[in-house]
Amino acid sequence: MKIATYNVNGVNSRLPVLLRWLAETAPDVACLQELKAPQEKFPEQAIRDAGYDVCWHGQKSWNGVAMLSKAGPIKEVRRALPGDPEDVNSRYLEAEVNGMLIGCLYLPNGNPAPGPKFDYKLSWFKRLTDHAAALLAQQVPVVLTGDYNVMPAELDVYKPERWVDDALFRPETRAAFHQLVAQGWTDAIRTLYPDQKIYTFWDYFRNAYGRDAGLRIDHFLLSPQVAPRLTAGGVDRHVRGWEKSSDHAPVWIELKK
DNA sequence: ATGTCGCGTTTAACGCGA
Repeated sequence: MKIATYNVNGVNSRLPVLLRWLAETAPDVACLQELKAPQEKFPEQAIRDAGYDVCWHGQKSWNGVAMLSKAGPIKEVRRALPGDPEDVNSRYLEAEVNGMLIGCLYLPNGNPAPGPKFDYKLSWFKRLTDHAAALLAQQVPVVLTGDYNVMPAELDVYKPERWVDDALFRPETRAAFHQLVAQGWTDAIRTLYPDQKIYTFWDYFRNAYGRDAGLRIDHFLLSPQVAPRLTAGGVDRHVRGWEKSSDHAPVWIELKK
């Protein structure tokens, strides 16, 4: 079973690229972030015509997450993280697919830091960590994937010294990620490639992709009931080079039965 | 400080978020 995550940065602008990538790589499940589309403007029919069941939580202008599956129907479990009913941002979608619990998340960027946006990032992180602990306690197969907006280590940044004050790399942010993983999750891509430079995002600015000035911020966390099934994973980095590409590339893992 | 996208509306010699 192949599961992918892709921050599309605008699902309607990205539709030709998204459909081309789905046809080329055929993930069983695809988690999308940054739809940037209201609920009623999601391209449902085009996704279904491509052979996928789909569930999405849109929002005007910003955020928005979706889950696509051709491995069986999607049974939605929740469309928000618990812990703050006031938080109306569409950043989390959780569903059961083919006997597995999958969380699709878009963690806040948090810049500029410090400031209220960074506080929101850390409080969202805390809610994610609390919810993740509850999921682990269920002792079932869980995959938490999406755009975490965190580079967990220096190896995940093309020039770490330039990023130490950024919300994606500040000590508080890295500590929050490590605290989450330390609950018992497996960072799938880093586990497969312990020493390699692997990026999932290249800024639109300054020819970042051409210079390979990238960041690793899209991640898969696997519960202990899934981790032993991990056989492969990678980044479809060539997709970042396509015309009208997102600033992220799709990332994927393969799980054996 | 800068650059480039996508979205929204003020339809731009724009504003915001990323």
